[in-house]
Amino acid sequence: MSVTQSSKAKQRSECVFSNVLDLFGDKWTLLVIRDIFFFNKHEFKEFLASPECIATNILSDRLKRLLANGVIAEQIHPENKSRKFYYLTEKGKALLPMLIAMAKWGAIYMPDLNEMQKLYARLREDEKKLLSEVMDAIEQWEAQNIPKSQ
Amino acid sequence: MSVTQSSKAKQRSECVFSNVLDLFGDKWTLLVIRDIFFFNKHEFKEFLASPECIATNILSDRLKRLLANGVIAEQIHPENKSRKFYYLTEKGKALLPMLIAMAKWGAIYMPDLNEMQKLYARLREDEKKLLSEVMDAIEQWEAQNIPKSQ
DNA sequence: GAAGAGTACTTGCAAAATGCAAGTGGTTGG
DNA sequence: CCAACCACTTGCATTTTGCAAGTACTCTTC
Repeated sequence: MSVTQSSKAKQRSECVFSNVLDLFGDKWTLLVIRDIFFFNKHEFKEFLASPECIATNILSDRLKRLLANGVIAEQIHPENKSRKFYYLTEKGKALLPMLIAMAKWGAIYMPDLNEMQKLYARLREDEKKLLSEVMDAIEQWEAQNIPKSQ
Repeated sequence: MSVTQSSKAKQRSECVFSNVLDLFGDKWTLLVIRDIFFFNKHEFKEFLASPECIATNILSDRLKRLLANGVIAEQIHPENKSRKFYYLTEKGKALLPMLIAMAKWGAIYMPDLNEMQKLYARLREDEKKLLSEVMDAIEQWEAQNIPKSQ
């Protein structure tokens, strides 16, 4: 039990923003969510391979928190018991608009557009289409990997 | 010079999300932004009075970072040189959709709806109207308090 | 014009979170 | 059975936070 802050340990106030930040207000949590949404990553080692180089203990902690809060779910890899899949629950999938809003702001106001040009272009071109394409990709992965997607 | 992370000190990667999180990925920064948008707060002591009880050193640091990154601007209080106004720049005002997305998610998935019911109601009722009302309030404050709003 | 209150901070120190390197225990392929 | 892989855990140094106290400046009141 090393989850930095358990499910609803201490909330700083009853404000939505403060509560959302209690869950996602750090430099790593949303990067994991990004990896699932936009890079179709689902395993521990895949998250580790992201360019930000998250440490294994931090990743482990964040996955636990997200699991404990029902944002993601896990499943043993069907082909290998020592591997796991992590995937978004409905609660987690509902975060996409937030990520899109972040990306839109960043695309305009952050100086460095080198990476992710494709995302920006798709964002500018047709946001709703991007949104549905990302969700389609997620659901397609689920159909192939999660036995009974409830 | 105690700003935790200067303007573009070290970026973890060239990903938008990672860059946005380098700026806003903590438990306090967006609460200051929330206070300006939704509670019409503009002074140090007003931010301190929020229910989350931010410490003075943290607040001071966050204001510096936001200033350094052009998200907010400051101005000496016209009636008292020892007071300051902090207000959103265009860059800062553009954060509203992100906050709205956070609030929408929280309104649905966070268990504690006690506070901020009004915001949720307005969000459900007519999001665009809420958005423009918040922006109107901000601009009205500026018209009254910022001499030449450029 | 000195005293007191208010404002926006800074400082110092303890506690917590993070970053890094190394290790652990189970699983699988050969 | 052994080496490689995988998802972690552990230990420890560094960084960030939280808290209490202090400081410098301004304005108000006598």
